[in-house]
Amino acid sequence: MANVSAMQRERIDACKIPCFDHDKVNTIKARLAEDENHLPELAGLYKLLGNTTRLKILLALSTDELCVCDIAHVLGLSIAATSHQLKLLRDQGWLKKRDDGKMVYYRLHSADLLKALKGDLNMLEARLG
Amino acid sequence: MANVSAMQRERIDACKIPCFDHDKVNTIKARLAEDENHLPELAGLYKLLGNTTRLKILLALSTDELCVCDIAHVLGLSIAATSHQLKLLRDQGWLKKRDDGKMVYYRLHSADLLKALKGDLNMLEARLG
DNA sequence: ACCTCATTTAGGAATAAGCGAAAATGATAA
DNA sequence: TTATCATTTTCGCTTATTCCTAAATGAGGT
Repeated sequence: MANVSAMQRERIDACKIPCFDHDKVNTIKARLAEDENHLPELAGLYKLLGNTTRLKILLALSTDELCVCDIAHVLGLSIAATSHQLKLLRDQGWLKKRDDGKMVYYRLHSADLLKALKGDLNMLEARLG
Repeated sequence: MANVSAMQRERIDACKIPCFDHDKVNTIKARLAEDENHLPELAGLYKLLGNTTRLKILLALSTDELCVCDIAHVLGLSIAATSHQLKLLRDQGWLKKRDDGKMVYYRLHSADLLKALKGDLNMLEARLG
C-alpha cells in the first residue's frame, strides 16, 4: 500500500474521482505552472518533427543546401506542398533560406540539430536491436 | 547562379517540375533510403511529445512516481483519458508502471529523457530571450 | 512583355486526436 | 462468493489537424 497518511489520502466526492494525494498533487501543479507557458511551444517543436516528410527534408539537407524544386523531387511532392513544409520548418528556426536569382536554396540552420536527429535515430536503432 | 553543369541541370518535363539536379537528387534519395525504414518510428517518437498533456505527464513524474488518479487530477482529465495517454507513453518506452495492490504507479523509464526535455525547454526559453 | 521559380492563400477532403460513457479486467476485502 | 475498487480497454462521437491542389501573387531573369 502507498504510505500516505489519512490526512493526505482524501476522498474527493465532488469530482467523482477517488484516491487522491491532495498535497502531492497541489505541489506538482504548482511546479508545473512555471513551465506551463512554454509547454505549447515545446510541443509545437516536437510536433514539427513528428512527420516523415519534414524529417526527410532535414536529412536531405544534412550535407548540402538544395533548391526547392530539388527538394520537391526528393520528396515526390509538388513545389507548393514542398514550399509549405519548408516554411513550417523555417518558421521554427530549423532552416535558413538563401535567395540566388530566381532560385531559393534551403539549408539547415545549425548542425547541432542534425546531430540530435542522428542521435535519436541511433537510439532508435539500438532500442530495436 | 548555382554551379551545376548542363548535364546535371536537366529539365524533366515528364513530371512537370523544371529545375532539377538529377544526380544530386538521386544521390540524396539513395542516402535517405537507408534511414527511411526507421523514419516513421522516429516521427512517432516526436509525435508523442508534440502534445502538452503528455509533456505535462512527463514533467509531473520528474521527481516521483504517481498513481493514475493523481495524474488525472494534475491534468484535470478523467481517469480513462489519463490512462489512455499513459498507455501511449508506456508503449513507446517513456514510462514504466508498477502494480501495488489495486493501485498502479507510473514513473519515468529513464532520467535521461527528463534531462533531454529540460534541455529543450531551456533552449526554448533562451531562444525567446 | 513574358517566362520561371517560389510563396502565399484559400479551400476542402481525408485522417487522426482526444475525450467520456460504459463494459471489461484484475486485485483485494468482507 | 460477492462486493468494491483502481485501472484498462472498447466504442462512438465530436473536434481538430493534416496535407494536399488550385489559383493568385511576388520577384527575377530574358
